Amino acid sequence: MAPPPHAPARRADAQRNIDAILDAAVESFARRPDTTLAEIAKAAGVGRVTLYGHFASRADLVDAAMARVLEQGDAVLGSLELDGDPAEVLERLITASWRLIHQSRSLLVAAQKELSSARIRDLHAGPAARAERLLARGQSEGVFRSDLPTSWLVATLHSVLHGAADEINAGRLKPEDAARTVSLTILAAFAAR
Amino acid sequence: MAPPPHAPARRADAQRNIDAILDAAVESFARRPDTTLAEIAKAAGVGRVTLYGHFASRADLVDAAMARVLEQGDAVLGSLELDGDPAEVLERLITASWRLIHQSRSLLVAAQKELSSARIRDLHAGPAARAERLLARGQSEGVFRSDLPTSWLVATLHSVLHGAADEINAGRLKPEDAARTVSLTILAAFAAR
DNA sequence: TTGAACTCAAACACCATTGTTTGAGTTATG
DNA sequence: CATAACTCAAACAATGGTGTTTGAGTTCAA
Repeated sequence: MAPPPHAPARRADAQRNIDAILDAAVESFARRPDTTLAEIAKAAGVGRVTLYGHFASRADLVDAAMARVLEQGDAVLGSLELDGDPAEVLERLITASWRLIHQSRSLLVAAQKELSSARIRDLHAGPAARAERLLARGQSEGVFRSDLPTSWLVATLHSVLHGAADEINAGRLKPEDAARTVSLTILAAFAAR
Repeated sequence: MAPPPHAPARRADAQRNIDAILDAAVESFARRPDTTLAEIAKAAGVGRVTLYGHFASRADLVDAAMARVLEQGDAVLGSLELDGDPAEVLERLITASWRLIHQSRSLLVAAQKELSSARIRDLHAGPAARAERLLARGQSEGVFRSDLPTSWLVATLHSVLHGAADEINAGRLKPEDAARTVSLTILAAFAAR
């Protein structure tokens, strides 16, 4: 939602509403992937017409919400120190990113319905590349196993993180145990023999 | 779809159509969790009205399709020899059940939208109990790690199997490699230190 | 062979959601 | 303060799916 260069400046109240809508969208989608735009507008304290004034369609809004979440996520991951023992770094990466995934996995479901898979891949490019780089380095340093492709390790990390979110929703896993549990599982699965 | 006791016998053509509808439903949902009933009827070579004649609502059909798939799955799992080294048994269980999961994971998505989570849990009870028993035995025999709850191991197995299906869909994993890849990952993750 | 069970296409009512229009009111900004 | 930007409720059209009814035809089963 950065203003395009040389565009007429947006008014402050409009920008505030756009932010409120995006916040509400992220929160509403987190609860239910098939939320209606009416609900989002209401949650944002804004009329439905105003929402359509800023986002031309449902897909547009999903795209913008997704972009915002992934942008924030990438910022969090970017603040991590990626040098040092890959196993330790991975543990920190899991801890840092797990809550992010927990909060936005329903948004991903909505995105899968509304956006092309190419678009979703593009939106994920930043965070995915960070994880992939770390795992590949761990493999080349002999810390992580090399009998499985790096892409599979990325996928496994992804799956287990999402699985942890499901377990919390099912009441079988305490949120404060999640990062530790995932780490114990993933580190054992990835360790070189 | 077993005829209730003392009900007037169902005619053979009706039973054939019911089977065709269920087959088509399983197959259609596998492609798209939000398939329409019209598509399913068409795929079954049957009129939409006929479908409604046998299944009162969309939820009814999803429930029946889900029950059929899980019943078949439970039968497959039931034919496995569950005694012996837990690690070897787990490997066989993964191989036996993975294609099943691959084929019906979109159906599960449909079920999550249409059925209560309690109902879904009940439908899964059979297969889930088999996996849980095996994992618990492995833990008590010291073959599998005991620093994580059995329910988490079940969840992890579930997540990774579904992740493999996603990887195949994304073209990054060859179907014939799936069972082996999942086994290598899971056995490392579950092994006692 | 006869009646009940079953099938079907067509047409229907229904409902929720998306996206648009209008026209009057409000608020930021120069 | 004047103007353009913005907001809003209400009402609208369009869409697409669900579930029902009808009435005529077909197929099973005794």
